[in-house]
Amino acid sequence: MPRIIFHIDVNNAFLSWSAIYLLQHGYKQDIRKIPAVIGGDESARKGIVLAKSPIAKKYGIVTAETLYSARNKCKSLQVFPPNYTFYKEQSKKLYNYLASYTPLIEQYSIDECFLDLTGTTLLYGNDYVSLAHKIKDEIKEKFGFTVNVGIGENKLCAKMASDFEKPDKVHTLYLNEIETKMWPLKVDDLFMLGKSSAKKLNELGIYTIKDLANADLNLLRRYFKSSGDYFKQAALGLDYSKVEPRNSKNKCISVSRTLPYDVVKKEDLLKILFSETEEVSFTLRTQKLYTKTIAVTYRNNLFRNYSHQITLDNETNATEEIYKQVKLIFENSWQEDPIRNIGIRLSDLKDKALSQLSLFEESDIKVEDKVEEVMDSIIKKYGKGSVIRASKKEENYNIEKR
DNA sequence: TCTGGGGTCCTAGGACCC
DNA sequence: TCTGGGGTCCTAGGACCC
Repeated sequence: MPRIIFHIDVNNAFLSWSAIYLLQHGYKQDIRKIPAVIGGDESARKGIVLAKSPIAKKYGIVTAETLYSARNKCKSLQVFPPNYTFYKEQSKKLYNYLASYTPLIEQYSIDECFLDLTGTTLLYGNDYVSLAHKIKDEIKEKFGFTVNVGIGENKLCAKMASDFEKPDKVHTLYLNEIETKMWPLKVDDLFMLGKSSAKKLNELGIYTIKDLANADLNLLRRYFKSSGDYFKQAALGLDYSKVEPRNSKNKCISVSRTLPYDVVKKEDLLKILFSETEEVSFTLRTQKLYTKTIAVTYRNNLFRNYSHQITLDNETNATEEIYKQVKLIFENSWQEDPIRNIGIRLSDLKDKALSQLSLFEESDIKVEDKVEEVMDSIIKKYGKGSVIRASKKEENYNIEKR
């Protein structure tokens, strides 16, 4: 029996949501209707385009380009800062609304969801296009922003379909429509096929998804290894992955920061790493997880990226223990080059810590656990910065502009 | 005033074991 | 002291997503 999958994608999510926020707070213009972008803070060296209005797009402005370059394309461009708190609220509202249609819902990102509606004929009938329109229109009416709905027999097709003409549209991409609707597209329009693979494919004379579907599998494997198999399958519209409700835990927890200026002083970098350790380990404990692999990642002034990691014998969720490793990793790897961005990633996450400790060590850990627990509850109640370890007080570090 | 942040997955290569 | 091969675990780096 064919499956029925919907992919719901908020049109211009950050820009639409900011437009709503601004209108609610007395702003006269709807920024969806002027040349506008949501962009990071240039004075903090985060000046890239996060989202663009349709008019800004007409000027050739693309996501992730620098605001400097975007302004060169459109002199009258207006730039607004992101409002992540509001975005998360909107995202949650949308998710809760969509979840009323089926428990088989997967939140793919802050502004995208997959719904598996297979076998819901008795509930909603079998006119899926009408159902999609109903969902789309209800969202517009209830929340004030528009979405695209893609309908397909698997996630890949639903996702590709929602990417067709925007905004405020419903599209289908059934398997018998692959040749007419998907094959004419360029290879980089295929989901999970990015710039770098597209470039290689073009060099092999493969330009459209049709070319890719007809390409020799052995050739693809030779150049792309296992991705070659994926490309071929995807070009044929095949995908067997399931809609996975996101009660499953994270595979990794990370934090990173671009610094307002390149930092070369080790003490400063360690202070930043400590404050980042507090953040990730707090998240870790909030999710009731323990980490076995700790990584420090950084980028230097020349944009070269580094990552160095260590795998522990026993998983942990204690700030002090994690920081001890972070410090070691950093001190043993850093070449004293100026650092632009620095972060921490915890992976190999487990539900429970193995207790392969001596009794003495274990009682020590328990005391530390209790301390973390109390501190976490205070942070949850009163916010970050409300509690500071006495031993680390002097290390509390704020990145300030020079 | 050039180039964000949080994720997932894959691969090559080295260490180590039998 | 001229040296195989299969398996596992780990690390660093990169591709790709929104």
